[in-house]
Amino acid sequence: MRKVRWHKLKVYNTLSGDKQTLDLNPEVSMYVCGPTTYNYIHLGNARPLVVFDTVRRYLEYKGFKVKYIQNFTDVDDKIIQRANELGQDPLELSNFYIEQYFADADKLGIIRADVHPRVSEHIEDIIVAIKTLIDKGYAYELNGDVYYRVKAFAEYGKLSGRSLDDMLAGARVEVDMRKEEAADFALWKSAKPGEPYWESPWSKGRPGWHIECSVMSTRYLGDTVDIHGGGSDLIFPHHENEIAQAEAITGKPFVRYWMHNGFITVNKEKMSKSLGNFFILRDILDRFPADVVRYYLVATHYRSPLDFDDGKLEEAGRALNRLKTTLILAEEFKAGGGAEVESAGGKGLELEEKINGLRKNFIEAMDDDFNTARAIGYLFEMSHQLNIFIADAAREDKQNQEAIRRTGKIFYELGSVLGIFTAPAVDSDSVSEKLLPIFGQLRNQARQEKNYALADDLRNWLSSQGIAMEDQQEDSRFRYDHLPEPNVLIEKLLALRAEFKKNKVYIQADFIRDSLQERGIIIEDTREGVRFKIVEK
RNA sequence: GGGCGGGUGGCGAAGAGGCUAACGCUGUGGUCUGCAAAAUCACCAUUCACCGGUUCAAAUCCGGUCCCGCCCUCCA
Repeated sequence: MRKVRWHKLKVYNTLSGDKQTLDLNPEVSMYVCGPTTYNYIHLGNARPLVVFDTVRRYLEYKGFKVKYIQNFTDVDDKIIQRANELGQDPLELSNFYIEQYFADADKLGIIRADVHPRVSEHIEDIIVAIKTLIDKGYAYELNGDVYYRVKAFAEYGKLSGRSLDDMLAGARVEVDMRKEEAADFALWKSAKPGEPYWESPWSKGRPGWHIECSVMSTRYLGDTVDIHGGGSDLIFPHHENEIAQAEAITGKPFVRYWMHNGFITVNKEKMSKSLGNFFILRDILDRFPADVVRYYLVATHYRSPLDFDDGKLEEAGRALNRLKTTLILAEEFKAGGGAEVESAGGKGLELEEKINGLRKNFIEAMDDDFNTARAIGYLFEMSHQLNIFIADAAREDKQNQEAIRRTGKIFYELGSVLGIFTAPAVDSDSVSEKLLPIFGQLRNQARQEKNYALADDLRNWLSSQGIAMEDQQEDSRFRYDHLPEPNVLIEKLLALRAEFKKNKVYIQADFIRDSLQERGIIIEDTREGVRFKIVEK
């Protein structure tokens, strides 16, 4: 296989404790620890999803082919406990939350992994791995349980940077005295009555937590994986144990680059299930657009802590809006004119040069340990340059349009690498969306007639519905995250029509009626009042 | 106690020996607008927790002090 060296791409490797130049083949393997599925995921769980999705997108942008694996822990004490409380089957419960997980992850624009392996589907592989560990002297059985013999693995502690002695000395856990060493951890646990189990040479039981990732990672990605990611709280013991297991079995390095993201905090305290200070992602997504949440997560470097509160998301929304406005402005600038010119000229060339320079900066930032925070800074500078050009340049000029087409594309692509331009557009076929131009035309008529009371009323009312109306030369631009139900808009239009009729402004009244009719909304004047129905078109 | 990371303007956040300390939010004033919004222009840290030191040069390196978070237990 061709060996490509990317001298520039650096990553902070937890294992070495410093930034290293990534030395990767054209095909990169990534394994990211996924959730234990006994609940909806919270915002803290969402950070690694977005972080490593962004790493993946960037590697792909650079031309690597990424094989991406993310597991689900669907066999676990917590799941069993929760299932018992609810009187449900543990695997069914887990299955439900896996589906919910995908719904959330999709909203955030997380690209699906090539494989999402589950523990329950790899019990056989796990049993084989445990057998091997016992055979090699790295594990021992104890009344149906199997433990990993930490002392047998000389390099134990190399990831988390601690020595076995320290751990034994400072152990705060209740120690099972049967174990050879306090630090030995379970590979196989025998089932208590009522617990789900699988047959094994040692007992009816289930795997310990750590073995699954060692097994599934090597199963899908080979003995050595390029990048293994997860939250920093997994460094010890989870990832430390993964190394001990996998390397004891294969005799090869398990992972080349370990990446760990920092935590989301609330009032500077780690957001965690045990502290109870967590926010369910779904609840947040009900209140804020998904692209805003993603922007918020990616606007800070992945290893830094990130504090959460609503104000931070509101700020993220305003900031992202600035970027998205440029997208809109560029689209409007190009509108009408086809790109029939080969090159941009004059000022357009200058713009291209600036944008290309900023693109280079963006790439340098991302090459330096995926510094999305700095990269976003360059995105804002691009946005600024584009806005200036759009404000000054003649939009009939084909060369100018070509310049915007090219530079706008770069801007859009880079934003997409971060995943912040990927929010699904509001359904453009929706009835509500089709109704908006009627408001636009009414407002413009009013403005032309200098009927500012009406013009302002229209804008204010829409604003109260969460729709911003921004005037341009001839028409108005609408901006919104959600649209109200069609009925709400229709009622408003009918109220306006009634007002027009009262004032005997029949042209306007009829304009509303006709416009609605064109969109498949029939209105009927009856003695009791106005009725309307929406007919499918 | 051991290990890791951090303290930068009103807020958030980059920068890790040498350009005016990015960028965003907020705020102020101007342009544009019927008024707005959006856009745009200008302004907003002589200073980077504190004290010493190295250096021609330090927010960035070294030593010390004070704070804060995280891991060492299930956790992303």
